[in-house]
Amino acid sequence: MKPIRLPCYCGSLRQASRVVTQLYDQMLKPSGVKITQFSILKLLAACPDLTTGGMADALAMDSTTLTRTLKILQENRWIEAATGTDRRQRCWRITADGLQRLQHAEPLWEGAQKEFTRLADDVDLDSLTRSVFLLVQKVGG
Amino acid sequence: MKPIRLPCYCGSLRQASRVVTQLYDQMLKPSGVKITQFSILKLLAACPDLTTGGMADALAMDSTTLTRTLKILQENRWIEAATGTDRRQRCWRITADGLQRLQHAEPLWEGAQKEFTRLADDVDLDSLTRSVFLLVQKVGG
DNA sequence: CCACTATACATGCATATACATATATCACCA
DNA sequence: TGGTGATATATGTATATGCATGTATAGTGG
Repeated sequence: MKPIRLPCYCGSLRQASRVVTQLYDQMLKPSGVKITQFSILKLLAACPDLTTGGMADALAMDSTTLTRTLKILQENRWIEAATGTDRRQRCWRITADGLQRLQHAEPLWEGAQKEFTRLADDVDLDSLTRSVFLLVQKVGG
Repeated sequence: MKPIRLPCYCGSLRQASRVVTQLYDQMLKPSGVKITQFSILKLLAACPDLTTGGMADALAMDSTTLTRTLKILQENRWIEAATGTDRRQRCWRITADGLQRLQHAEPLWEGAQKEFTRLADDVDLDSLTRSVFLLVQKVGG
């Protein structure tokens, strides 16, 4: 049987999120990072010393979800935490190991982006990403 | 900080999936069903005797994921399984309890749909859902 | 009927998700 | 300065997700 088009906006987005995540995770597999972890590493490489809450806002993730994922990355020694002036905060940085891992994953991610655009060649991706980001801004928070 | 627009198609979809799921789950909360469970109950109410694999295809879910969720619904006595002529298959039906639960959730889901369209009033939702379903068809499988 | 392969579902493991709640720290004010 | 409410993060619990693998049954060629 084929996938059905659900009337539910949420269900439709979840369907798409699942199949697209599977594509990306499969293509990232040789690097040993999953797409969620890749997003975090990439963000930290660009913005060092982001806090847990800052990252949660940027990625539209619940901070309790992010806490668990950061713990995994920390155990892998891909990121490390420092305490800021506000001692409640944890300021995160990517480590040398994490950067190496990210650099290994980067071309695989680009391959996934390319494969995604190939598979979705009859979709207006500019319009789609604009709409999707609007949803994140308007529905989130 | 505000959410950032990610260059990653997958990350963007996951951001949207998260915030929209939170909206729907919050509005469904009085019914005691989550949006994933709601989708399954609604599908089974419309299509009795669907198998695990048939549902997985329809919902674009991995069948091993679906197995766990079906188990929860079965333990709640909202659905029940029968064995078909092919004794490997499990044919699922919604129970009277499940139907009642679904009917309780239905108006809450409609409220979530309405609230979603209100929040996303400057998004072309027809175009968005068309694109999103195309992704499910083209990227999935 | 008997291997052999394919299919349907389940299980082990790891990660992702978030609500309710707990804890530590900060900011402010009396 | 000490109390009080707010904020940043962590933890308990439950569900969601999917890959690798296992098990039972079906189908097929001899």
